Amino acid sequence: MNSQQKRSRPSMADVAALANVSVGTVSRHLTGRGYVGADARQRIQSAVDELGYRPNLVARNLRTQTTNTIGVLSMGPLDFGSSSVLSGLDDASRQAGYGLITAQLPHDLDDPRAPAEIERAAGRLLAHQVDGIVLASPYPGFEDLWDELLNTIPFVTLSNHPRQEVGATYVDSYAAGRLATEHLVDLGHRAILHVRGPRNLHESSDRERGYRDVVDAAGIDAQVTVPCEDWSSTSGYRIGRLPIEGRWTAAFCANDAIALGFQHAMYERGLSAGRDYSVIAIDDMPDAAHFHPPLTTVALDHLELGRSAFRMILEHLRTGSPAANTVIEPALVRRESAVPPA
Amino acid sequence: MNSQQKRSRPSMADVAALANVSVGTVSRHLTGRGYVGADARQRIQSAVDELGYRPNLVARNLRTQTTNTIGVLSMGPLDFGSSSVLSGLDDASRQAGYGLITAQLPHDLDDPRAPAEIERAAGRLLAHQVDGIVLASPYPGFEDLWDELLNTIPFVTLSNHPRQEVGATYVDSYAAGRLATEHLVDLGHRAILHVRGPRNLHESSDRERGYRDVVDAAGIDAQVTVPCEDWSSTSGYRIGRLPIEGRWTAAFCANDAIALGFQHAMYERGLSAGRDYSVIAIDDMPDAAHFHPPLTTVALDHLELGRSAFRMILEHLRTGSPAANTVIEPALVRRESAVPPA
DNA sequence: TGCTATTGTGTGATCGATTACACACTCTGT
DNA sequence: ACAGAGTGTGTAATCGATCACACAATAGCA
Repeated sequence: MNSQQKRSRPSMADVAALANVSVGTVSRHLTGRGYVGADARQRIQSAVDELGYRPNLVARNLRTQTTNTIGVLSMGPLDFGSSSVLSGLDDASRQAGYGLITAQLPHDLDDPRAPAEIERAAGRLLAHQVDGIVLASPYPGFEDLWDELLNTIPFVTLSNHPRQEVGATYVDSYAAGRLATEHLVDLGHRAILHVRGPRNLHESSDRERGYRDVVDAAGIDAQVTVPCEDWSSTSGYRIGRLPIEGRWTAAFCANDAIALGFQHAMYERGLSAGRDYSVIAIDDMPDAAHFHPPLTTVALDHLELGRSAFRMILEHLRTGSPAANTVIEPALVRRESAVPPA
Repeated sequence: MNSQQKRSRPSMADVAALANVSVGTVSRHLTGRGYVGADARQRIQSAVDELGYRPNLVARNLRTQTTNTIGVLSMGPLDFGSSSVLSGLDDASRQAGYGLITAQLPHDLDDPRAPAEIERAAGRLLAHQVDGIVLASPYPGFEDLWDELLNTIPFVTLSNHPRQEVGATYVDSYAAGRLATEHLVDLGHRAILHVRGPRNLHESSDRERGYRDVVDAAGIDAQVTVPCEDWSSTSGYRIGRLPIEGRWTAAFCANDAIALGFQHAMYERGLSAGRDYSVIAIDDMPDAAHFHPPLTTVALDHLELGRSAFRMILEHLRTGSPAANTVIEPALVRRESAVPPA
């Protein structure tokens, strides 16, 4: 009978008994809905303090049919971008009183089992009755999921190629590609290599498209490497080791990490960025300011991306209809790796 | 009455109605506990498929008094180490059928409101009825939390100064400090600077202790900088900009990022690592292999740390008593930043 | 003096699952 | 033919909250 004996956590019934009121009254006091007398308040509060009572959210969630929780799908292990997005989501959600339940997906882009895996992970989030889902990593093959989810619960993707006019927040990768390339052109470069990001990803192709448009407009021949395997510095290094045909004086790398690896490979060939050639990239991770040389890059505000995603979920929850897409603008950060050609 | 009308998700009652059995039978089929006839199984399964039924974990959790969920507290925004730990946790937990609910704490180490903040976050996890909690970032002042939690639910800290023989998993920072310093001594260095990590953190002081012990044994004077503000490259850069008294031929930096920033500052003074002086650090983040020069460092397996933490929680859950501490050994990774003195 | 509003409290249905229990039926083996 | 084991299924209590509803008591006001 006495739940104290079982050393389980005290329930509202225990508080009610101690304060000599009914559970209904305790609930009204705790939720702030309905009338509760001053003396009852008093007694309930001290009972709560004495027992160290904490409301059981599982029970509350069952009754209220809402969990104040949102689910996040990202690819793991987390790289700089994904973990920043997660931090932004956590920040915004915690302040709004929401919790985050996360699931990381293996990111073998080519693994045929991947779609099933993502489906399973999403299913688990749904089973947990999350109030909304954020797909934090753009993922080829998530499209099927999209339609099913869109009509079920608030859903936001960070893909920059949303299939509808709603439910996405992303940085303008095309603009970022343009920004980077334009900077090199402005510096006077006429032979610009693009070290391309992973294939199948809209982010990569948008960046490339930005590059191509600028380069075409300037009457320069486009030179694009084979796609990197992933966004890592090791991928950039591998590309740098490959024979590169044609001459070039500047390289636009798909992101900072790739640029780092690419520069490493170039050093092995005796070429120093910021002296023998120029490099520009995209991301502006914290370390980029201390690369050798400090990396000129296009900053993407991943934290804001996460916050924005949460805000959209919240708006959907409050208004009942999906929030309009939010596009985040990239910004050029001039440092020392991009200089005029020799 | 008909919950289909409300377009809410189908419940077990809907499945039972469609399959023409009672909810008890549906439950038995789904949980695999108890007898269910072959034809009933058949009908239930097709009802499940037809309705797209998913069990409501909130209801299940309330009834079973277990959520198959663990809470993770880390400091945000996530740096390389923390996000790797999180990935390790996610990996291990997802495979075991557990979910992760995360909360990131602001890491102003000196902010007096910090302990209250961590308390609130932990309280929220408790309210969510998580089955266990992992404190993924060592945090000065979490000690008070410790005692309360230890006796409440399975709790694992990643602190390398556990207060007990149980409930902690961590890398041996002292050994890492020794490993790094020994390598420099072995290379022939006799004047070694230690760029110290953030104060108040056991990890920092353990690394320093490892350094001091090795240096003392070799009859070398210890030279230690003021502590960095945090683990970032910018901190390392700031230290590097400070006037450094005394001569030294090699620097042991508290982690990779700090080393990167420190080298940046040294370049500004015309000094190149791997040529004019040596650098060694701790972490082995993926980019370190592509620093200029590739960084010699002591690898810490953060992913394994996360997995280990989850395993300990699981063991506690299964056996009913806390798992013994797990220590992870660091490993030297030789690259090009540490060379014999000129 | 009544009559309505406001305030305060208890009761019981409910959310969607799990599971103990009761009951029925089918086989065995004696 | 009957006891007992093994199957298969329905009923109802339960987990811990929220909240609609009923009902008192008090206050204000004609």
